[in-house]
Amino acid sequence: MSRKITIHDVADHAGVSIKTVSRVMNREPNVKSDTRDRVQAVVAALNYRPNISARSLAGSRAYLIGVFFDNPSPAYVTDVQLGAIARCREEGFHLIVEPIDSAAEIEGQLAPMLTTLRMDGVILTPPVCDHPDVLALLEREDVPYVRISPDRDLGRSAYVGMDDRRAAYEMTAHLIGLGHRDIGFILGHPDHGATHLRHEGYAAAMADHGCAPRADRVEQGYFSFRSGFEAAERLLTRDDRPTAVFASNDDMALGVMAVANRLRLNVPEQLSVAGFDDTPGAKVVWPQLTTVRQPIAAMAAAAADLLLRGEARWEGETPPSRLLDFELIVRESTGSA
Amino acid sequence: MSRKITIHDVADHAGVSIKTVSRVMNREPNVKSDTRDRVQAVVAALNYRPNISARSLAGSRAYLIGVFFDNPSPAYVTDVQLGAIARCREEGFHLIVEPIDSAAEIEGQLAPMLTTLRMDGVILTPPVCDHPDVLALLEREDVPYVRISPDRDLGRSAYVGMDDRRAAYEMTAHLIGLGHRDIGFILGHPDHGATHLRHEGYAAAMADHGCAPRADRVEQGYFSFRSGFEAAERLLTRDDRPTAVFASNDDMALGVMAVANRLRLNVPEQLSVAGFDDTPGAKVVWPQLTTVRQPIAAMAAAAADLLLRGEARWEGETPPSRLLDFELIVRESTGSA
DNA sequence: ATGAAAGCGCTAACAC
DNA sequence: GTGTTAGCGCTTTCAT
Repeated sequence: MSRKITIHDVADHAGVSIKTVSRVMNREPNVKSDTRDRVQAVVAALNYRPNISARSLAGSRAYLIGVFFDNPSPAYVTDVQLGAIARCREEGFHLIVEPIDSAAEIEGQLAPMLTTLRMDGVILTPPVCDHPDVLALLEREDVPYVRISPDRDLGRSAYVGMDDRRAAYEMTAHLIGLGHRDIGFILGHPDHGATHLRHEGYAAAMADHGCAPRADRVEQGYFSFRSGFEAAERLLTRDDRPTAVFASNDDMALGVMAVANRLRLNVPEQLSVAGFDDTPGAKVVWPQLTTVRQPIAAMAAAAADLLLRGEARWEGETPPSRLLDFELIVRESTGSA
Repeated sequence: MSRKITIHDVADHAGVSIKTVSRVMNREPNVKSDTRDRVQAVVAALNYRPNISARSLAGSRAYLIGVFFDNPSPAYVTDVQLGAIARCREEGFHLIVEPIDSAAEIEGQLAPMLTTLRMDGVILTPPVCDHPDVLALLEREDVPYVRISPDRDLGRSAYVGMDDRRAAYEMTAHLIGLGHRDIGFILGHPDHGATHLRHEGYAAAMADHGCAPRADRVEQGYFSFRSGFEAAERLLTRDDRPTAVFASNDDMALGVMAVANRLRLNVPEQLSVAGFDDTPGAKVVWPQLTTVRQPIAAMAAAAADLLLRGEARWEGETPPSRLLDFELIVRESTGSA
C-alpha cells in the first residue's frame, strides 16, 4: 500500500522541477523534446495521475462538465450522457449529471451546486434548455452552457440541433414514394418547437408532390402514447381513412399501431405507420417501426466539443451552433399503398 | 461581479476563526450554539458555499460517488441515477457517471479515473457488478463499492438486491388465482443469476398449487424481444397451448404479445401474458402489461446510503446487504382463464 | 470551546 | 527552456 504519488515524485525521478512536469502534463510548449520524453517515461513508470482537486483548486478549470436534465425519456438521457462522455474523456473531463426536479429547486439546489462545483460548462437538454430561470442562473454565475435542440431564444446561447423540418419532409416523401397520397399526420405538443417544424415538413412535402391538403387528416396529439391512440381513433374509425399515418413521435406512432391492431388493420398491408425519434419502443413492436433517428449522442458530443473548445463563450452577433444530420430508419411498418 | 466568497470572508464577518466556520459547515461538535447560529447567519447572508476542490484536497473525502454501468437498459440506468442522486444530495455529494465500454478499457480508462478523481465510493449495476476485473481494480485501489443485484460472489462486497424468487412466485400465484393451471414460462439468459431464481419461483408456485409441471411449457429465452418472440412461437403454435405465459422479463413478454397478435389471439381473453421489470415498454403496448416492478431507484438509493454511511467498508464475516420489496403491477394483459 | 499554523497537490506569475 | 515562489480554499493537528 504505497503513498499516493504526486508531481514531486515525478519531478525527483526525472531530475526536473515540478513546473516542468506540469508543463508536460498540460502539453504546454517550451519543453525540450528529450526532457518531455524523460518526464513521460517517469510518469508511465510511476503510473502518475494528477490529482483533479489540486488542479482545479490551483487553476481555473474543474475538469467537470455538467448535464442537466428534466424529464425527457430515459433513452434520450442515456444517449446524451454517452455522447458527451465520449468527447469529455478525450480531454480528461468528467460528467456530473444533475436531474432538475422542479422550478422550485433551481435557486435552492442548482445555484449552490454551481458555486461549489465550479463546473467548466453545462449541457442542457430539452425541456430544461428552454427554462428561463435556469438560463438566467447560468448566465449570472458565468458558467458557459450549450443547449441541445432548444425551442426558443436561439440567439441566446451556443446550441446544437437537428433539422426537424427536413426530416419530416423526407419521411413524408418516403411515404409518397411508396404510393401513398392520403397521409394522416399527428401533431406533437403545441408548446414544443419541434412540433411546428415537423408539421411544416409534412405539409411542404405533401404540397411539393401535389397531394391535396386536407384539414381532417391532421390531428392534435401531445407526444404521449395515449394522445396518439386517441388521434388515431379519430383518423381511422371512418370509411375513408388515410392509407398511411405519420405520427410526429414514436410514442404516438405506437398508439397508432395499437389502434390498427384493435381495428384488425394489418400493418403495413392496410396501413403504413411512421414515427419520429427511434426510441427503443420502435424496435419492440411488431412490425418494427419506420422512424427518424435523431443523432442524439452525436449532438451531445458536439455540445461537449463546443464547451471544451471554449466556443460556448462566444463573441459577436450570433452564437456558434451545429446542425447535425438525421437518419431515416425504414423498417417494416411502412409499405406500398 | 464580486469575487468568490471564501471561508475567510465568513470568518471575518462572524468574528471567528476559519476553523470555527469549518466546524459549523461540517456539523462538528464543540461549538457554542450561539456561535454556531451567528456563523450560520453569515453563511446565509453571504450565500457562502464551500469549494469542493479545496475540501477534497485538504480532507479525505471527494464528495463524489461514481456510478459505473455497462449496457443495461436506458430506463434502468436512469432510474439508478435518480435514486442515487436523491440520496447523495442530502449529504452534498455528487454523481459521476462512467459507462464501461469494454473489458479492454478497464486498466486504460477506469484505473486512471479512479486515481485522479479519488471517489468516495462506487455503485455497480449489472452486468458490471459481476465483472471480476472491475471488482479487483476497485479492491486494489481501495475504493469502497456497493453492487446492485449481483449474481455471484455475494460475500465479496456490500450489495443491494431484490427477492426475484418470491416475485416470480407471486406472479405465478396471481395467474393461478385467475384460474390458470397451464402456464408457460420463458427463461432468461442462462448466464444471468436472476434467470434461475425467477424460474425457481415459478416452479415452486406451480408445485404448491398442485399444477402439474410440464417440461414442454418451459422455453429458453435470452431476455431479448426476439428470443421471447421465438419462444412464444414454440409455445403457442400448437393445439394444446397454455392459457397463460409468464415471460421472465418485459422485453420477452412483448415478444409474446406480438406472437399473440399475429395468431389473432386476444389478450387477455384467450391468452394471459405477464412480464417482469416494468420497463417503459410495458405501458406502451396494448393491452398494457402485467409485470413486476423492481424498486430500481430505491435500490440505488440504498446503495448510495451504504456508501455514505461508510458501511461499504465492512468488518466481519459477511458484508452488509439490503433486500428491497418488489411490487406486482397488475394491468390488462392478465385475466381469468 | 476556539484558534494558529501547516499543509493537501497543483497552476500561475515571474524570474533566470 | 527551465526553476522558484506563491498561493488556490479548505481540513488537520495541536495549542490554548
